[in-house]
Amino acid sequence: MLSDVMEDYLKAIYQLQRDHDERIKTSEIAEALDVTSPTVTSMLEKLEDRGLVDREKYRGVTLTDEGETVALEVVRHHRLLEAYLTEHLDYDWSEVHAEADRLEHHISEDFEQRVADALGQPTVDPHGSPIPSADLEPPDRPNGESVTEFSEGDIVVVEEVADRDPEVLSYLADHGVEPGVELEILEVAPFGMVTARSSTSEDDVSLPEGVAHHVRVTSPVEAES
Amino acid sequence: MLSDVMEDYLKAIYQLQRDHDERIKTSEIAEALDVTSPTVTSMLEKLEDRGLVDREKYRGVTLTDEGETVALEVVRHHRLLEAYLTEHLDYDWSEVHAEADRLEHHISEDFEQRVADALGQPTVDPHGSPIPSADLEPPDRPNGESVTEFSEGDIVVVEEVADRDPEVLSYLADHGVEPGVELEILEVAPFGMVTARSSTSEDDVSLPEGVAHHVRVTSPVEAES
DNA sequence: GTTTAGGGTTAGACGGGTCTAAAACCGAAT
DNA sequence: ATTCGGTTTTAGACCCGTCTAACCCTAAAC
Repeated sequence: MLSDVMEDYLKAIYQLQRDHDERIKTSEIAEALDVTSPTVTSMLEKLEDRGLVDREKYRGVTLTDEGETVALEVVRHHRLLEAYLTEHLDYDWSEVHAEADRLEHHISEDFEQRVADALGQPTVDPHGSPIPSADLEPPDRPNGESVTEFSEGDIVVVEEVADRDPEVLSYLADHGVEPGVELEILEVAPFGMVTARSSTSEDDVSLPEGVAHHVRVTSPVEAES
Repeated sequence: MLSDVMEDYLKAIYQLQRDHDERIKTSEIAEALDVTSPTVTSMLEKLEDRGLVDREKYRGVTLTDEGETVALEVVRHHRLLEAYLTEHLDYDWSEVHAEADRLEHHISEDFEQRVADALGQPTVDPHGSPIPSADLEPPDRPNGESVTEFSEGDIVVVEEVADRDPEVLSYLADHGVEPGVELEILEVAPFGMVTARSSTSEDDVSLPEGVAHHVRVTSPVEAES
């Protein structure tokens, strides 16, 4: 019923919406999907016709409930696949994203369920990102907050590393930045770069702003919220 | 580089070519892909431009070597997926075809290899159909011959059940017609229907011509060829 | 050797998804 | 209040894969 491409747009909007909680601008979507703005505009018209987004001309879009459900379905597929590939097909967490992106639109409900069963109904993927539940109810706010919110001396535990770039992920893994590990914040530079030391690595790691932004952590003291 | 649809055409031509060894007609492809003939004609022009088929106007097409290689790749994907789904995700052999059809165009080389490894480099899929090898060399003639070639009293062993319809496959499984089992031919009706009894079932099975045609068997005496 | 039935091909249209170029709009700065 | 910069949308084009309608070819029948 919906094309792959439409699903991609909805997923992109959903993920942008997670970050900053405002209407999503055409140019952001264009950027995210590597497409020009006129292309986005025309796609948004179609999504609006189908009742999947609320659009206000010149002011961006938000997902309707229906649109969000579709997005959640796609994200669920994506993250289940990521989990399955690392768990059962020996993929490294850094490699998994591209493959899941290819497959996420082409699996049946049946397949989704069997994969979820094989994994024991997991709730997070290998990057620590929450897997939407099978009922596709919008999940609560994401775990933790960006590591950039903390400051020198803080001890935090990594919840999620949401970067997509395999190079970056390999680098992070090499320096002990993975979900579950403890990090001591050594420095937060004014231009946003975070330097830290992982409990599982000797060396310090420096995370330029763009990378640090994708590393979500919690403070171990107030871990239960 | 090649679209999914092009791959589908090449796969269809390949499989039609396996059956009867002549040029493949437009209408056969149209039938196989559930598409009209003009659509096929225009697609064949594109495939010809890309050097994937040899076309003679009004006389059908054959695959070029390059076209055959592409088809083999797709078939390899398809059959590896079928094998993996039954082996590791608890699918029944009757359900597996549709899912593999969806996924076959969207898996990476890497994924293909990991699946093949996980299965121990299998050479046949759950229906007994040969899986093209990783080097994509054209395989030898298929195993066995159609059960319709045999006659009353013959004992044969099922090599391959190449039907795609889940209903038919379930029916066959229920009556003990699966790769590896022995069949006694009870009757071959003039209109092509074959009646047989499986060594693993009490009841007789009758296979209408269309179905029987997809059941390939070997005679156990001359099993090694 | 003509005719003719039937399948194949051309012609032209359409929707999807994309682009570039040009016009329209918003909002901030003067 | 006006202008200006930057973003968004409109306009128009293109390719893909598909369709229907009309035309054409082949091969078999006479």
